[in-house]
Amino acid sequence: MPELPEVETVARTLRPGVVGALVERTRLLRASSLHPLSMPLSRLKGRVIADVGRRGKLLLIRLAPGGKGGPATPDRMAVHLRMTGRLMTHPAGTGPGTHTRCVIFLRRADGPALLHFDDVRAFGQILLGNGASFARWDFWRTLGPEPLEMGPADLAARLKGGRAVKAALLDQKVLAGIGNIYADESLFRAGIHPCTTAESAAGRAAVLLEAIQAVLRLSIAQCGSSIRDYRDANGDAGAFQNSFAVYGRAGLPCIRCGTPLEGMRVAGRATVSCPRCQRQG
DNA sequence: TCCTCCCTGTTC
DNA sequence: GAACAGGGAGGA
Repeated sequence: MPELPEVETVARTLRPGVVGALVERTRLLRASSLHPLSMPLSRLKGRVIADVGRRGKLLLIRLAPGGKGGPATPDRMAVHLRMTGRLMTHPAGTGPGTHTRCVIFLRRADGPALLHFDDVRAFGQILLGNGASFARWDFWRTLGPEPLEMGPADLAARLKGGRAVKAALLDQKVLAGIGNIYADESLFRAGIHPCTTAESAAGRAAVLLEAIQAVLRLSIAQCGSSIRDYRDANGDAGAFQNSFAVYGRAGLPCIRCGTPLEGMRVAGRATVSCPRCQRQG
């Protein structure tokens, strides 16, 4: 499930194959894979891809200046991979797979190529737009800061209320890019129980942010985690799943103290923590 | 602040 | 053939 490290890896691996490429045409195979606020995908035609970046869990494809200009002209495309989305380039002539939702036909210096957006569970979405249209997108407008670029005082100020700290970490308005895996892994590393209230975890914001950043950096260095679906733009799996301390390890011994890890449900998500190493309150 | 829904493949 | 995985929207 692509969270920040996985999307970062996709951006890095996608870049060499698409930057500088001209979009010759597009084909949308599933209408619901286009976000309701999106411009028609056909407006990509004739545009050149300038760069590939990331904001939180969103992959951002930036377009070089061009087109007619004006409010109907896109300058960026956001892709939310959600659980099972994949972006991969393929040789020209490669047919769409069962779960291909969108095909972008590219013209590169070395000839034609395809960019496929595949998504088994069809939760992922593409949003083509520009600065003005993104400003009308609530999710974009309210997206919290990048965890690798924020400071502990900012995190402390954002941890408010009596909800579980894990719920706060999953809230993209608090900080952008953390999902179920990295929430659990960060809380274990920080020694904070997931059910601790956000306001009381605010007192340990420095430790928590350090844990979040360490976990994200370690995962990025290993090209993310592959549970089952995730692959980068080259089709390669990540390796960080081999370093999980708690995620998916309910009932197994804690790597630090040997106590069986506890599985529970927090914020509607499967949650694993160590009852001994992670203190509540 | 919490729950349900969306969606489909995998696992029990 | 049901339970489960889960991010975010929307409703209770």
